[in-house]
Amino acid sequence: MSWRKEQRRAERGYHHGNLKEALLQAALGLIAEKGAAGFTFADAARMAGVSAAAPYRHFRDRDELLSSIAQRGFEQFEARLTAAWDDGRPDTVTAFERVGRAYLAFAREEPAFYNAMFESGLPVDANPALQAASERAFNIIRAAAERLAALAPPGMPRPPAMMMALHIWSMAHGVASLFSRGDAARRKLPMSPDELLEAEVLIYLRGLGFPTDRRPPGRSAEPPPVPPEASSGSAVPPGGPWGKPK
Amino acid sequence: MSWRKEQRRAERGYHHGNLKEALLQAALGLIAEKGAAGFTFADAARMAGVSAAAPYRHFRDRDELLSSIAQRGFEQFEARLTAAWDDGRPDTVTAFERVGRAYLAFAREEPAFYNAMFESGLPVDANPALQAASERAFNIIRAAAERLAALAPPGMPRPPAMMMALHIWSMAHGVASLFSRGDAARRKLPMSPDELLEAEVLIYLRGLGFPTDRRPPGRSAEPPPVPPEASSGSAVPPGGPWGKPK
DNA sequence: CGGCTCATGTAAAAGTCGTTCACATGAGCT
DNA sequence: AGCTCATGTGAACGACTTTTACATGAGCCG
Repeated sequence: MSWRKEQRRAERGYHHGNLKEALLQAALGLIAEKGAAGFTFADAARMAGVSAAAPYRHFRDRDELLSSIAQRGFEQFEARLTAAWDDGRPDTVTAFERVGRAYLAFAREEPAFYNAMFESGLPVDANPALQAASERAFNIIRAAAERLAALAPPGMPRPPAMMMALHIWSMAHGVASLFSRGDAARRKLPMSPDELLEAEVLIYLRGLGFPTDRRPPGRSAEPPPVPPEASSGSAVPPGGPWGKPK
Repeated sequence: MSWRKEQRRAERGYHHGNLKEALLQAALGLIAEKGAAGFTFADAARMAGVSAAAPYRHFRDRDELLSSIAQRGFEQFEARLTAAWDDGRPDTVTAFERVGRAYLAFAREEPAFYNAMFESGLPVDANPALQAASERAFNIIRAAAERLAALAPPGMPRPPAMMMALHIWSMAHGVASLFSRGDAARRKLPMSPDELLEAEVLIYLRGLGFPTDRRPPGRSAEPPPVPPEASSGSAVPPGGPWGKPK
C-alpha cells in the first residue's frame, strides 16, 4: 500500500511544483461532493499526493484555504454576472432577468464555490480581500438595479436602487439556497427554480410599476419606457408571469 | 481538577436522569455560539457532565442529535408561524405580513434552531420525521398564500398559491440568511432586515395586483377586496412601501 | 426483602483531523 | 560547486467520533 506514495513521489519528485493550485482544485472537488463542512484539509493533501503537513506551506490553516476558494468564487461570480448584465443590452429589463438566471446558473453549476461563498459560515469580514471581492460582485447587481431604477415610470416614486438590489439578491439567494441545490432541490416543485425566480422577479418589478410584458424583440434600444398600460389599468400580461392558471 | 467530575457525579448520581434533554439543550447553546459546524458531540457531553460515550445511548451519532434539533426547530417554527398567521385575522394581508415578520424574528431569536434547520447541511429527506415537520411548517405559509390568492382582485389571473408560497419563503429565507444573522448582519444596510423584507413582500403583492396601502384599522372583516385604485391607475400609495424618496 | 435484568453510564482504545516542529530535499542563484 | 531558502516529510500532541467491554443501580418479580 505504501509503495503507492513512493510511486507518486517518483512521478513528480520531492517538490510538487504546483501544490497551491492542486490543493485548491482538490478542495473544490471535495466541497462539491461533501459540502464545506465535510471537507478536510488532510483529504485535500492526500488527493494532491503530499503529506498532511505540506498544505501549511501555502495556507495558514484550513480556513484560509476555504477563504481563498470563496474569494475565487466571488471573482468568477462577478465575471459571470458582468457578462450576463452585458451593460444592459439589449434592454435593461431583459439584461436584468439574464442576471437573475446567471445567478442561479452559478449556484447550480458551481456548488463548491457557492457553498464556500455563502454557506460555509466563514466570516466575510475576516479577510479584506474576500470582503472586497464580495462587494465587487454585489456591485454588479447594484449597478443593474441603478439602471433599472432610472427607468421607473414617471409618476411613480422612484425606488431606491440599493433597496432593489438587496431585494433581488435576497430572492436569488433564497431560491438558490432553498430549491436549487443539494437535497433541497429534491423538494417537488410546481416549476423549476429558474422559472420560479423569473416569475418572482417579474412580479416584483411589476409591483414597482415596471412594464413586464415580453419586450418586442428586435429594435427598441432603451426607452420605450412606458408602454401605455404601465400606468393605466392593469399591467398584467395575459397569462401573467406564471403561465396559464390551470 | 478531576474532583470536579466526582463532584458532579455526587450531585446527580451515576445516572443522569435526563441526559437526552440535557444534551439537546447543551447542543442548542453550543450551536448558537459557534454554529452547527463548530458544535461538538464531546462538548455537549462535557457540558452535561457525562463521559464522551454517554450520548451514544440516546443518539445514534452526532447527526442524529443535529437532526433532532432541526426537527424540534421546525415544530417551534410552525407554532410561531401559526400564531402569527392567526387564521388570517384581522385581515389576510395584515396577517400575512405578520407571518413574514415572525419568520425573521424566529431566525433572529433562535439562531441555533435556524442554523440546524437550514444551514447545517443535513439532508432533510434523511429523516422522515424531520421532513414531515419541515413540511408542516411550510404548509402554514402555503395556507396563508392560499387565502391570499383567493383574494386576488377580480379581472386578474389568479396566481397559483403554491407559487406565491414559494416566493414568499424564498424572500424570507433570503433576507434572513443574507442580512439577518451572524456576521452577514454586519453588512451595512440602508434599512433593517425587517423593513427590507416587508417592503419586498409589499412590492411583490402589489405586483400581483393586491392593494397594499395601509389597511384601515378597526373593522373590515375580510373583503374590502378591491379598493378602487387596485385595478385602476397606479396602485402606489404615496411614498411607496419604502418611505420617502430622499 | 433479595435478587435479576436492562437501560444507562464509564473507561479505554482505534482511527481521523488539525496543527506544529525539527529535519530533509533540491531548485535556483552566486 | 556550493549555499540558501522555499517547499515537503515524519513524528508527535491534543481533540474529536465511534466502538467495545465493563460497571452501576432503578425498577420489577417472586
